[in-house]
Amino acid sequence: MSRPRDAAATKAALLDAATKLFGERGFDRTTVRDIASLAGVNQALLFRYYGSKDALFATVLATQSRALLEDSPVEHLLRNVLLRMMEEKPRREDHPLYAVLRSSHHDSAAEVVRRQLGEEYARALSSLTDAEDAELRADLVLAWVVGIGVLRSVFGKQPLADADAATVTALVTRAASVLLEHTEPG
Amino acid sequence: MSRPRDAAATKAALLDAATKLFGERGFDRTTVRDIASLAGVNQALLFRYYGSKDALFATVLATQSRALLEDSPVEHLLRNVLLRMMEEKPRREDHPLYAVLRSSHHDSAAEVVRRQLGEEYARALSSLTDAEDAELRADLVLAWVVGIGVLRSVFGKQPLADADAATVTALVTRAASVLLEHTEPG
DNA sequence: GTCGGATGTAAGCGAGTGCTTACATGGGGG
DNA sequence: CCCCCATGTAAGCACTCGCTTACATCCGAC
Repeated sequence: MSRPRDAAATKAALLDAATKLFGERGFDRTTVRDIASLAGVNQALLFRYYGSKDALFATVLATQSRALLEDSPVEHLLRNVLLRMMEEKPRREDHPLYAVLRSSHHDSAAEVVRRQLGEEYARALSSLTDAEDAELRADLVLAWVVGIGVLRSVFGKQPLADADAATVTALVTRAASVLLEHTEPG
Repeated sequence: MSRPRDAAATKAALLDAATKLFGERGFDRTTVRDIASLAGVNQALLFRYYGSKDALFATVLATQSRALLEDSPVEHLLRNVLLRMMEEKPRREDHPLYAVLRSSHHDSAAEVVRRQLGEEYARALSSLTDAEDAELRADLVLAWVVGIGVLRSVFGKQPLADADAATVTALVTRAASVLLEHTEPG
């Protein structure tokens, strides 16, 4: 029943491989030959099905940013994101966030998707406080999450890299609660 | 008195150009031809004076990491680093931190220098608390600084990118003080 | 069956990379 | 003065990159 000639499966295999490799290495250090090789298909098919390396990258980011937020209630967003990040082994570099971080080319659709991703997180976080500068506070909390991810994945910084997930989450949520506090409702 | 043939000046021009370009674009997206061109010298001289692109990059990082910490008293380190970071215009992408961040190749001397940089910051910060997990707390504060820099430079995230420096510094230092507190001495 | 389009493959093009090499040149020491 | 070596230059090598092209092969429609 296996169909060796299956365009949909080929497209999906390419997307999976690209997701993994872009996440691990970033855009520049991932080659189309690597992607095709990991997917087990000829690299010309990448161009048949996605047009260009840029377009494939944009597809990866769009797919991930769409799926990233939809499974966490807002109140526990910070806690859940931190736990997920800390529970993965350090320097496991295929977290969606890292794909975005590692790819610092400023043109193309990637920039847009990157910003949208930030906007989504920040909007969710900013709903947690009624302070006047709620959005700025949300940005700061988002920055903390990003920074923790960077220190763990790019730097492999100890002791953070191998720290206990619950400990880190507790420390961060406690400090962040200073920013994300609700005053008494009117 | 101008000496057109001046090896020291040529070396310095190459180092300056490399510092600027690595900081703006990261390692991979900076070519030796770009560096030599900006320095106004023949690109073969880069290899005569530094041996390789990798070695030049390591020299840039070593020079910067040595100069980065030496002008801030420990108590105001967090505040000063934040202020400096926020007072620069957003997306000014030649901050030393960004050079390090943008260059995610894992071998070579760069990795070592990167870690040393983190260690220095974290050691300074960890002296600010006598909690048992002082180093972990320092890592988290360092992560926050890094994350803020990333959101401002890589993402250009609003409102953080154009936020008031004093406001951000106040918010962050207040929240971070939860982590960097001194209990009463013995 | 067979024909045609969908799917897969092999080869390579042109541009750009880090780095090397063979050569010009100029200025200070003998 | 003149020679020698530090300094600078031009050309190109070997390689990888994204992408294209010309061609094989399979499968469903008729």
